Amino acid sequence: MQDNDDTGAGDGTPRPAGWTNNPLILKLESLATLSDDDRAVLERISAKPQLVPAGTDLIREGDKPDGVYLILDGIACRYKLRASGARQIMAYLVPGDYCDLDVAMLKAMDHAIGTLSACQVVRIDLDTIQGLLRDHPGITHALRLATLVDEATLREWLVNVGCRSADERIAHLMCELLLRLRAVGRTAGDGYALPITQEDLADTTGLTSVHVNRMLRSLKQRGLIELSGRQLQILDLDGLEALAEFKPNYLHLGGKEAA
Amino acid sequence: MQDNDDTGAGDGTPRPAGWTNNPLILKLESLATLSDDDRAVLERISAKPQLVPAGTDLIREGDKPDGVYLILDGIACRYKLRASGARQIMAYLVPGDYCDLDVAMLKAMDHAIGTLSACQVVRIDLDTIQGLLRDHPGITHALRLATLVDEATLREWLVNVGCRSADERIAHLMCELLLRLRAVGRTAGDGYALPITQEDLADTTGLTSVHVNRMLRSLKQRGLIELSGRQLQILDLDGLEALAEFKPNYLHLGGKEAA
DNA sequence: CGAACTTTTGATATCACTCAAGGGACGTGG
DNA sequence: CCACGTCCCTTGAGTGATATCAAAAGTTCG
Repeated sequence: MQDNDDTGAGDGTPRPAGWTNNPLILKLESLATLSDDDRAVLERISAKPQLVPAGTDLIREGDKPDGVYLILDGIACRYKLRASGARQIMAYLVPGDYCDLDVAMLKAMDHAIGTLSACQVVRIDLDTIQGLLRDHPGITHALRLATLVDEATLREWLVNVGCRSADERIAHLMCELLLRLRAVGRTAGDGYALPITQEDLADTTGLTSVHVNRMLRSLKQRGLIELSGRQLQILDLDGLEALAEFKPNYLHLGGKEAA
Repeated sequence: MQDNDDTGAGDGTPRPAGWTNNPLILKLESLATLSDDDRAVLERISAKPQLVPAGTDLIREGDKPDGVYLILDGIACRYKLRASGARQIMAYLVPGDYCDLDVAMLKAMDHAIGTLSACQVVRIDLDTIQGLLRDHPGITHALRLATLVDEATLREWLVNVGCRSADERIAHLMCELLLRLRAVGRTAGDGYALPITQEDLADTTGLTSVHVNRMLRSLKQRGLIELSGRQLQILDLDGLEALAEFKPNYLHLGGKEAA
């Protein structure tokens, strides 16, 4: 979908040995160390993704979860709907993210998972997962770490909605996504594709889409960002981070914050 | 601290065999089945609690976690502070709750844990935890389930702050606590001790303490609750649940919602 | 019985919401 | 290629929910 600036491979440039564009591998390697075998297994799992259009539910509230969905491209989300129709988005699933390794322990989903943009998705069935966890301790460890980071991210989102102002919330989200997407090689400098609507952003931050629109304009006017055609460019990362009071410690990135 | 109406044991009444007041055991049994041996181990672990005064940090942000704290009485919380001093409370730890089984996998805490009221707390060191997880699959399974419920609760809190009005947020929290405390035998009918300040409530719900105060008055005036001396009595549970649009599915209580 | 903390209340300010309408951008079908 | 529908973005005006500021009254506890 866009260039991966972290591996520095432009068109025609030969890839270093062991290079991968697989976001799951990149993500897990930002948290832990994988063996060649681990990597091979993960490559095999994500071999045949399926293209899912925007606005599709992968799992609905009340469903019995019967597998894990791994996002390879695009953005999906966890969300809940209120009776009024109000939607709260509780997490973004970006490339390399997956849903609910062991939610199969529970009888029914208490929330839904759906795509915000068109996504490349792999469905991994329970047996495969359990085999993976049984035979690959390195992967298991990395997946557990990733789950802890997901939880920490959820906590940070609560802080975001609970005690930041509208512009700070949006700025914080943008800073977080930059690091998360950079870890999986989906950034270009300080920019990335943000293939979601302002209404999605509103339901994420607990604002209205009208107010999100005004805050985006304000962020642009202050020279912090550029945003058009669903492509975000952060013009002043320091400024944006300062505004959002962004502290990336909760992402627990293992020292791969280069670039 | 107060009577346990679920086991129906008044003063002087003989307890049924196998009766326990241990909140961890009660909590885990609301999610899964434990063996006699499991129960005995858990009783032993929580044998010598320590009394911690209100407003004490158990773990601070930045600390390397080196053990697990189990709450046996009182209310503690996870929280983060902003530079401005604003505090966001991200979870309540009520009796039977513990912090971060496997957060020891991470290098540093990204948030703090502190007491809101005086608490009875047990600190369990890493070795003990690991032994427990190794030798007691039943407990391990129950603890994993409990972790999933913690996560689901966190998501529901995000919904609460993200898209409910002030009175709804408070009502929802009260409904949730009723079920959580009932599961560990800390309720009396539709009432329970709520030993926290209105400011704590404000930092939990993303409101100011002044506004929390007004909303509490409103809930009282509508005949939904009574609250004084840090004792909450829900007068109209159906009404409160309707106001909050409370759906307890996220707590994944295994059919123990009796009373 | 005084000090610190908490709750309560009033007056005012403001941030974000609501309602409403116009203006792209994009795709589809004639 | 144009016409049209749909979805999304943008902007304005007015409203409302919640915050802020300030002070008094109650509570707890040494």
